This record gives sequence, C-alpha cells and structure tokens, in this order.
Amino acid sequence: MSSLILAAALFMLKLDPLHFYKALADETRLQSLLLIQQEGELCVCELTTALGLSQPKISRHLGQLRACGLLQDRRDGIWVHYRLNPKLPEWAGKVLNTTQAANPQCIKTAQQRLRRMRDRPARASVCC
Amino acid sequence: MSSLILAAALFMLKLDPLHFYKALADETRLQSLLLIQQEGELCVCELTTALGLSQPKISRHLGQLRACGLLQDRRDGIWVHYRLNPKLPEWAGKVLNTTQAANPQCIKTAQQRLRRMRDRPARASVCC
DNA sequence: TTTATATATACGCTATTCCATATATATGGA
DNA sequence: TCCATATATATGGAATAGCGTATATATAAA
Repeated sequence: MSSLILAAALFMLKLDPLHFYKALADETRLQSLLLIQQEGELCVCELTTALGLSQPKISRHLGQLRACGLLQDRRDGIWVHYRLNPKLPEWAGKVLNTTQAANPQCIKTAQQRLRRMRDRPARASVCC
Repeated sequence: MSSLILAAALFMLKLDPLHFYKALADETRLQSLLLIQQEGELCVCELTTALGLSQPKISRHLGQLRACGLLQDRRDGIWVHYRLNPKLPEWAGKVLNTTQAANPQCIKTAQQRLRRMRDRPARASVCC
C-alpha cells in the first residue's frame, strides 16, 4: 500500500529539455513559473493582477504550461489554482530554483503587486 | 567599494534569464551549447559533423549564441573555435551543467559522431 | 595570383508564435 | 431561473524565427 503510493509519487514526468526551455522562453510563462514556484500556488486572477496582463493572455500561457506538464491545476469553485507539477523532474525544479535565486528582480514587481492585491481567494482549504 | 562593483561589472556578463532561455529554446543551439560545454571547445566543422547539420545553419546559430554573450570565438588559421564565454554568470553555467547531467542522451549521438570524426583540427596549441 | 578549405552572411520563403478581441463555459448566488 | 464572476477558447492578423540556397569573406598553400 505505502509502496504503491511511494511509487506513484516518485513517478516522474518525462520532460525533454528542449520543450522545457521553449516553455521558459516567453516572458509571461517565465514570470508565471517563477512566481508560482515562490508562492506555491496561484490562481489566474492573482497572476493577472501580479503581472498586469490580460486574463486571456495569462490563461493561454498557463494552459500551455499545463499541457507540457510543468503545471498542475486544481479547481476550487470559480477559481482555478495552478502549482508546479509535483512530478516535475528534479533537474527542472533545480533550474527554476537556480534562476530565481540568482535573478530575484525578475518577479520583484509582480510579488509587490501580489502583496497589495485585495480580495485574493482564500487558500486555507488546501491545507486541510 | 565602487571599484569592487566596477570589477564585478567588468568580469560578469549581464544576462537576462529570458534571453538565456530563448537561446536554449532551439534544438541546434541547445545541443551546440551542451556539446561545447562537454568538450571545452569546438570549431564549426566539428559541430557540423557532430550534429549532422549544414554549415550555414550551424554558423548562424553559433553567431546568435555569440551575439547574446553565451559563446566566445577564437580564430586559429582557417578554423574558428567556440567555447563558453568565461564571463557567463554562474547560474547560467549551473543550469547548463544540471541539464546535461540529467539528460546525457541529448548529445550522446553527437558525441559518438565527434569521436569517430577524422581530421579534426589540432587544439593542442590552445594549452601552451 | 590561383586554388582550396573553413566560415559567415544575404535573400526570399515558410512556419511558428504571440496577441487582441470576442465569445464560450463553469460555478455559485439571488 | 437569471446574473455575476472567473476562466477557457476560437479567430484572424502581426511579428518573429528558422531554413535552404547562393554567395561573400578569410586564411593558407601552391
């Protein structure tokens, strides 16, 4: 039983470096990924506010990131929350971490906007 | 104090993550970078053979990588050798290393072709 | 100088990517 | 049911990127 769960949890996403870097090669997607990585989980409206971009634009790029396996989505009522796919290969997560650690300015403004944002959807239910 | 900042500016390439990942988001460029990273230095004809691509195609992509600061070139007679820019930020080198370590299959075939290649330009002079 | 080899670039075309706008879908509340 | 909010998608056009071919440039040797 626990070995099955362990096996499922350890099953990794097959991720070709080329497609991974194509996913990172767009400002909207790169900032979204770094921001989601830092915040743990964000919904479309939070990213729209944080990055100052239109809702369809954000949604389209998040859809791409989900399609290639980098993100996972979770619907909670009217909100759809995105987080990093837990099956993301270790090397890919390492690349994101390294990038963010050395380039905090990439999402600095977005993080500030996020903190100032009002009426953010509650996310406490995730923990329970 | 300011001299330290100046020194850092002189020895470190300013590299925006977005442009870095755009450079990696092409199969020819990604393989060239990983191969050059592994081999230390390669000339255009070696990359042409190793990757099985046309000379203008290789040359064009190497030119882009040099233009954005990822590669450095060195002419030795009729050959032009490319290597990673020593001023490459640490995080970028780390990303390349992580990628290659976890995905050796990316350049496996190219490395084999390289080892079988005849009449490769001598590179001993570099060391002396 | 002529020839040969290695590399770089220019040109025209194709393919891909990104976007704004409009619209569709999903959910929850009145 | 109707309405409001959040999100997703479809469409057509604009911008970008990549390619093959041909040609230009650089170097070395005959």
